[in-house]
Amino acid sequence: MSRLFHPPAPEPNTKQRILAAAQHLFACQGYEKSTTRQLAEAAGVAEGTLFRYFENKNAIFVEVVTQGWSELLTELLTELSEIESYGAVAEMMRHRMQNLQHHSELLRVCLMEAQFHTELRDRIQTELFSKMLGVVEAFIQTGIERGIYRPLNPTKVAHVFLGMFIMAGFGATVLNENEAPPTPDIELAETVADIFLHGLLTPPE
Amino acid sequence: MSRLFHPPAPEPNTKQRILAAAQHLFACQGYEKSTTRQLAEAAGVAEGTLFRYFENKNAIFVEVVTQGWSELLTELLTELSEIESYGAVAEMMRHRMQNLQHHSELLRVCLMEAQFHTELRDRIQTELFSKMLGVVEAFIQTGIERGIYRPLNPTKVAHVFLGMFIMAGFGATVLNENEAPPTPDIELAETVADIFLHGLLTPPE
Amino acid sequence: MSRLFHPPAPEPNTKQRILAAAQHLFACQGYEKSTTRQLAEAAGVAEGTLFRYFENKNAIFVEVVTQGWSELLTELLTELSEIESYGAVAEMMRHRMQNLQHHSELLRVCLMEAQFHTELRDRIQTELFSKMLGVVEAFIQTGIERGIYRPLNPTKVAHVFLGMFIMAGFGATVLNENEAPPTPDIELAETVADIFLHGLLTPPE
Amino acid sequence: MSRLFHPPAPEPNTKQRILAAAQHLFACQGYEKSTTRQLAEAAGVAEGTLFRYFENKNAIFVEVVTQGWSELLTELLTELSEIESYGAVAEMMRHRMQNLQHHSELLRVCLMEAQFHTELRDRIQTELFSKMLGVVEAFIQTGIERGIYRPLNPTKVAHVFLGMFIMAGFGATVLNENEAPPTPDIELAETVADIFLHGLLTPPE
DNA sequence: TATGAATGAGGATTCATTCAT
DNA sequence: CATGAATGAATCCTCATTCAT
Repeated sequence: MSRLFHPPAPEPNTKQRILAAAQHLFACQGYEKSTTRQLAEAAGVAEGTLFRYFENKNAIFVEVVTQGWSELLTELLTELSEIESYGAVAEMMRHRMQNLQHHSELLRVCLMEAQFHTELRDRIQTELFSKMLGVVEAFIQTGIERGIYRPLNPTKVAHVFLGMFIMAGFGATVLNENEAPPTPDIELAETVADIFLHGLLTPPE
Repeated sequence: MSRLFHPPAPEPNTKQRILAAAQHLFACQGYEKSTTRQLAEAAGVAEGTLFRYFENKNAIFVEVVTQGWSELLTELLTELSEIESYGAVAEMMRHRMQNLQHHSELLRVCLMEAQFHTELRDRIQTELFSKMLGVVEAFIQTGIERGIYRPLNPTKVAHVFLGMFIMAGFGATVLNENEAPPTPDIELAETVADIFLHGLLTPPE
Repeated sequence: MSRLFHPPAPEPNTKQRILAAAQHLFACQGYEKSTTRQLAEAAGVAEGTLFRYFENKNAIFVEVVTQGWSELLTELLTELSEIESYGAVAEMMRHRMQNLQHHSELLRVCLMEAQFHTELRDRIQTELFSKMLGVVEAFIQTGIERGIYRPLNPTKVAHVFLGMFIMAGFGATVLNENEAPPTPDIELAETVADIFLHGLLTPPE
Repeated sequence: MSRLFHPPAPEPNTKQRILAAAQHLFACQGYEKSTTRQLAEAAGVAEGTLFRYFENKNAIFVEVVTQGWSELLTELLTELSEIESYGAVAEMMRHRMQNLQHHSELLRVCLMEAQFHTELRDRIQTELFSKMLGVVEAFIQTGIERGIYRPLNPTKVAHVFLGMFIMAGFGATVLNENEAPPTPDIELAETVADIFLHGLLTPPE
């Protein structure tokens, strides 16, 4: 009888449900304004249940951000590693930017809220970001050495490269006139990519 | 003569002191985490005094942001209007970016926190931002018509242009390894300007 | 069986305990002077607990008054409906007034504090009071038609009738020399009833 | 020159202006809800000025109430002393009640708010009320002795007599459906007087 | 294990009162 | 003497966290 209702974990994992709800809530309202009550409700659990899976509210945030960045950068890294031509970066950028929409919530949480959680920011820095920068930097460096890219400081270019995504990611939200679901401005993404690539490539003789 | 001493307000204006303290606090800790107690202490006044000058905590925020954007964009506008050569944009950008440091706190507050204050964001949009975009757009448009800039969508380019400042403004904070007062990465600024300009200019035959 | 022990709520219902404490406190100190801290302490709960049961302090007040009037008038109505002789009103009045003591706190709260809570007063008016007046008025009207009562305006007499209870209820408190729990002045009640009835009855030829 | 503007006391006495404003405010909003700011504004003085005339907010209240009761009872006393026939009480009551409207604010303040100011209530009791009761009691007593009034307990009758005014005074406010300026229900007053007198008088053989 | 009632520290805000001018 | 800016204690209320069931 007690088997008829598999009561404890019928849904695809309580913990992930909480994290998903949290990501959404944090993106929409910010960390501080999201109450554990809302969190619990959104995740479909009781308030007390949150604290069975996470030590406290902050721990939820940390996990959202950690998972988020990891996922984000992994994808970027993968795509970067599969690139063939150094001129084809543009294509990849376009592709990437177009589905930034998919990750826009995550970006919001990671970039905006994470600012104020020092210990988290530092971990992200050392564990994920610097590695990422290293990879992009190496990529650029090679492009420069082969004469495809102009001879700029590859470290800085790598920063600009990543910054570009960030900007395109929620620049829309900040600069745009639109409300809630910031439709990814594809043309904007294209323009960013275009300018970036033109600015980077060695002009053909 | 007896006017020379006004002891209760010897400092350059209580209201401005509050706003300055608020800008700093909001930038460092975020709006929600900054308590009115801290605010008062930082401004060197009693907690109750805050509410003689502002209806509530949010009103302080609104004024910080409004003043901030206004100042920021006015400067930009001024500099833009004084530009002569369309190729000299780079120089202006460099100059602008270098003293973004001065405004970095403001940018943080305006871009990050203002997200969650809808009514404020909207006002900023209509009153400041769209005007600004219009000016830049017109500038780019002319550049394009004169064949100096490549034939891109001027609206989007204007977005990228403003986004650039934003990015350079706190990109440092997000991407950098450094702590609180992010020394403005001048070389980064130069690189951004360089890439942008190269990406924009029509290549010389 | 394990149901017999529900330790966190051994007392007869937290909500009712709060309401009882509130009635007492409001009667003794008035609404404004009663702090939520005192309320919580008097009810034997934490301050925060109040707000699990009531949206805010005012909601507590509203419920005290609503329950109070309802109870008060229901009793009155019941007794009135059970009356047989139109001359026996005096007996009922005496009985009623004697246990006004029991309700004196309620009367205090309802009559004094409710003055300033407009929306509440209005609800009481329409939902309870006017009905009540209607019943009494009809009763008086019949008494007049049968020649038992003198031919006065039954509406006004009904007002006087209800006013009598009110007066006797806390008139003591206002006029008396005694302190807090005003012992119900039975003789006063008798006198009020006596005067009222003599004033109302058609004098025997 | 300083004579052209008789600055300090041009209006008919600052202190009385404050008291008048206070009476009105206390009657409308209650003591606790009336802020010193409102008080000052209503009286047309600066907030600090209040404290030149009264030690604190409570002192203002005490003076309003003391003056009020005094005035109220003095009038009543006067009228009572001018009465000729013991049956003419009704006329006096009618007259009195009709201009209760004039004093309704005062009654509200004295009866409702004064409840919670113990030391004030006690002073009123001993200094004014008990004297008043004594006078009325003596009046009734005489009426009884002369066989004009029925042989009831004169103390209690005196209570009822005063209670009647109170009731008629703000009974309107409580029982009536009307809003702000409680028009004095003359017919109600008449009915009260009528019932009271009929209830009191020895029936004619 | 999951619940949700209870908690109480902490937050924004009000307001009587003071005091330098 | 009148002013009103400054004060800070005290208020109502929120919300992360605990714990008995």
